[in-house]
Amino acid sequence: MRRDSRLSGVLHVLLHMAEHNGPVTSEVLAKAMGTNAVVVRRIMAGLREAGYVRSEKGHGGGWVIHRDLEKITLRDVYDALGHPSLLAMGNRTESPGCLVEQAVNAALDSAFADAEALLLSRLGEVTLAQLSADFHARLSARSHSSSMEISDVH
Amino acid sequence: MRRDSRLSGVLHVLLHMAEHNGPVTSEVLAKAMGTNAVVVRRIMAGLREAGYVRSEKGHGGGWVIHRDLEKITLRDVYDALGHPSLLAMGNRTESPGCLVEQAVNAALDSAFADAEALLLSRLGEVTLAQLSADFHARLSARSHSSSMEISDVH
DNA sequence: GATTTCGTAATATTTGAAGTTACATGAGAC
DNA sequence: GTCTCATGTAACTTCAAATATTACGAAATC
Repeated sequence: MRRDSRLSGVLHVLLHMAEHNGPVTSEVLAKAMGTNAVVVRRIMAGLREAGYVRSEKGHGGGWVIHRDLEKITLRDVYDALGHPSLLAMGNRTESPGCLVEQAVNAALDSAFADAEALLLSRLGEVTLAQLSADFHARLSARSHSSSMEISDVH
Repeated sequence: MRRDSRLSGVLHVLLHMAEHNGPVTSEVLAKAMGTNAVVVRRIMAGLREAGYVRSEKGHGGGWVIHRDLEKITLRDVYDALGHPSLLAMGNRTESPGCLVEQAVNAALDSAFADAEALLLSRLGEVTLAQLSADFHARLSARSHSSSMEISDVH
């Protein structure tokens, strides 16, 4: 199974938008993510419906964050993506007649559910504002450090 | 991404083996799982290397559990499968130069790591013996219940 | 009206699990 | 010994879901 990186991607995009005054086009965001503009629009569609961002057409158009960064948690963003499945593993048969498989499913489901709950709760504790603050801390650390740093900010 | 059901599958197979005296062939196990014998051999290969099961060729051959069920946890089985990835989500870029993406990755990685750790710890707490006991409890509950039950034991 | 930018459908590509086929190897049965 | 049963594996196909691309329509600005 290829790993779903939409959450990672959309967060990246949102933080870039937060650094930018005024609308940012899908094309620009796609470049930052190293992907296609259509992919950006697709993953942003859910956020628009949820009211976290707005999109404007035509000249000078693009995407704008439409809510306070402190009011958006990673969990909100995840939900806006349509809460894709978190776990890569699952049961072979969902409602088995076989009692052996029922016992196996019960044990696994319980563990899976707890792990999912923990993950969602963790995501709910982090806001975009915190991510943005972390970014600025990294930026500051880099610019104040010696010239040992190689990689570039973009 | 298709969901990985190897853990579910191999546990199912192990419990069926536990109910059976003497070796069980891949063919029989495959029937119980509704799959192919080669698939069974493939997922069992890791368990054999780990010493949890043994396989015997020729007439009367097949698979046998080779360790006390109380000494095998679901985590052990998971490890024997080669610890496949647990989470369906991941970072878009693993070692990004972009500081924005680094901040995103740091937050997500932390949440992901905790969820994985919890899941592994849960799996480590459950032994095959417990699963087997649960199965027998279900079996007993069914046979003592009224004839409302429809689904079949196999 | 021309250009820019989003909106979205249709299609292709990619990745890894799962399923299948084929054949070699080893262990009993006879 | 050889026949049959069973595992061991490689090679190949199928399948599902994310991702990427192409194409074209709709709205907003110049």
